[in-house]
Amino acid sequence: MNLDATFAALADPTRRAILADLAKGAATVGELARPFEMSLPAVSRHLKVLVEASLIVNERRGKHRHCRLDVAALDRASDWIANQRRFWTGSFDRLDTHLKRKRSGK
Amino acid sequence: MNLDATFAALADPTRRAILADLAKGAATVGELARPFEMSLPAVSRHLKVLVEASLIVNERRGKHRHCRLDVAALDRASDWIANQRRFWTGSFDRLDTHLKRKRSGK
DNA sequence: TCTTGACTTAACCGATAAGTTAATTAAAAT
DNA sequence: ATTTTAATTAACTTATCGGTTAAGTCAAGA
Repeated sequence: MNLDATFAALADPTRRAILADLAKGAATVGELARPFEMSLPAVSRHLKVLVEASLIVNERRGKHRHCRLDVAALDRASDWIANQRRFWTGSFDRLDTHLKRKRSGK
Repeated sequence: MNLDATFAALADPTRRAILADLAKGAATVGELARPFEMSLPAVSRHLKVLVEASLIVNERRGKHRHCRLDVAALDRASDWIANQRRFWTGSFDRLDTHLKRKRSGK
């Protein structure tokens, strides 16, 4: 829902790895947890963070729980960056004129 | 340098606002701090986080310190997202076939 | 040289994060 | 009905985060 949660979720390498695995086709919590050298509860909580950031959805299918990616949140993060990116280059010029103005004492 | 620090830096709304202000032309620490309802040391530390994430550089110019944006780190973050994005849509199909295979008992 | 201005660093505090093991839930299989 | 499997929730520990105020640095100006 909000960028804070999305970027915070992406800040953890385990969670980014989980997203990458999920994109490659892993599906259940157990499958996602296997590659990692940490307890299942730990992975489960990482998944919860990803769910709360709306980066994935997690639904029960019988005994297992299947996760799938949700692009919307990632797109919002991407949009913020792209939008910033548009202005960043221009800001150098502005910094430059800002400094010139200061130096000329105006 | 690394994505962890970059995404973590972007996860805080104050820091994203600082970056936006910086893109609009603000330059010194004092100028950047003014809009915020928090102490100067607090802003100073946010700036330090941004510096350590290589999102900005902060250099002394006489009595003041001038900040400027550095696009490289933002680009790396953007690249990671773009790269993920490419695979995410395809993963739905894989989830689908994964489920089909499970259902058919193979 | 002494002071002022612009920050940064230090010391501290409460809240949040990320991991652990143990207990619990819930569906499947026996 | 009981057990097994799959995963979450609880309880706890340790570390990091984000803010505060107070003290320190360091260049510029009087």
